[in-house]
Amino acid sequence: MLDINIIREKPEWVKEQVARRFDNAPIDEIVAGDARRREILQEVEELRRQRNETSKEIGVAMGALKKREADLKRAEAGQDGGQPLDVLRAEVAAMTASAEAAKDKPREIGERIAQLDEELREVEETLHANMLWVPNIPDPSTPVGPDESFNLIHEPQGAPIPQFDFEPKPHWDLGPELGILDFERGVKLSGSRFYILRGAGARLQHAVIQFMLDMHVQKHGYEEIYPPFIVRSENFVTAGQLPKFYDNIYRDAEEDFMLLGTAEIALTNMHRDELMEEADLPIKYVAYTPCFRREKMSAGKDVRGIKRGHQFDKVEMYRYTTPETSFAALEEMKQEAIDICEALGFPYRVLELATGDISYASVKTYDIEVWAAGCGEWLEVSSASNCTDFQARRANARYRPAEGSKTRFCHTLNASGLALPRVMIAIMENNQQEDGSIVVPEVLRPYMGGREVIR
RNA sequence: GGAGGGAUGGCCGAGUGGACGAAGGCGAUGGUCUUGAAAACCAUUGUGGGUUUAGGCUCACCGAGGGUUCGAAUCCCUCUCCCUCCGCCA
Repeated sequence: MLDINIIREKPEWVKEQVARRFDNAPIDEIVAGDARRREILQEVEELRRQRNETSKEIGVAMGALKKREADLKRAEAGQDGGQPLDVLRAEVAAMTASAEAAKDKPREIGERIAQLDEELREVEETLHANMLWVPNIPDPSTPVGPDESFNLIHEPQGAPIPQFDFEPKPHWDLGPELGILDFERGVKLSGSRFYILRGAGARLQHAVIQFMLDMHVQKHGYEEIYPPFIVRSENFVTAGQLPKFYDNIYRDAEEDFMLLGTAEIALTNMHRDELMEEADLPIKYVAYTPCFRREKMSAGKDVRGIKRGHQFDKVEMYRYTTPETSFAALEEMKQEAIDICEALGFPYRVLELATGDISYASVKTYDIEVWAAGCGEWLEVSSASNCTDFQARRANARYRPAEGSKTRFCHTLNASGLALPRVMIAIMENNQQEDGSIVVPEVLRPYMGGREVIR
């Protein structure tokens, strides 16, 4: 969500920014809706003020009336108030009549308020719906271009591209041959694009998860979070997945539950509607979760192997920062993802995503790709984004600055650290030997009972 | 799943449909006092929207959303969450 004030004050500039993303968010409608909203608001609030005023007067009159009625009652019971009964009766009758008459005006005002409220509700609903479709403003450093072909690709780093004196196999051959990957039975359970890791394969993935969590917790200073994997749809709106990606989410048919597509959704909502102190920031979370994505994947693309499925595991880093520190945090998080690649001995490269390729909530995104020797591809293992205050505004996650009292929205960032299937592919394919066995990266051996080779 | 009880400011906790943005307490901040501190005393102490050159004015918010009413923290309905009891269950 953008700040409505920016759109109100600089609509043309916002339109340019949206155009840089090759998006077509309805800025003109928003400007018109916002103006109409304030128009109605002023009118309706003036009416409310009038009604409050007269209601208070009625309140005072009713109070006096009640007293008089009490006097009358006492007098009728013979407890004598010193006034003749008929005078009292007439007075009470007159006061009742005038109080009743006084109700006409506020009642009339109330009807007009109800009308205006209805219109206001409609205007705000439309305005809000339109606002949800406006993407974040890209950072000036983000390369401009409509799609991934405009991404800025940096030189490969890390380990050299492995060379073999035999023909390296893709993981979809290596895995089944070693008995650590079972495609047939995965399909038997859940259909195409599902697989079963077994034996050393399951152990290996577990080892990678534990290794990554340990590094992020112990070296990078994150707090580990284990969130629910199914959450209410409002969490998806906050994180920016909804309304845009409704079709890609696995949903519960009976209740308002959705399966996480990424831990980012849960982590974005942890501090929803919270007011934090500046001293609390930065908050750094790391979470391991499975991720579920109902992707309408084209037949024939990425079908082989475990590169892309409807369920995969991921370790995700997440930060809440001040606005001043979010870009430095983005660089750190990119480096933290790289640290994992380095430790696992991967050749990797960094990409700066183009405006047309970064996610909706992001102003700047780095992708990290590792080389997989068997299928001969660079595979995306991490995506690190600065979402500035976009998600925080939707989440209403604010903090109180140490200096000055005006509350501000936090900035939020996310970075995979890393996505498991592609890491598994790289380990299997890059570390394979001629006999089809796989050398376990050294840093993982302590997590696998010292095992050095899977054969 | 069934039956009850609850949700009020940073926290605790009052609140017969009319003066309630909300008593009281705690906490926090500023001040008086003090060599300093504590105590005591005094004062201040929510968020968001609209409007305004400014000071200000105004509207909304008592779990959420509807309703009744001239007027709702208070009455009615729906929902969410928490607690107690019963049932079911890895």
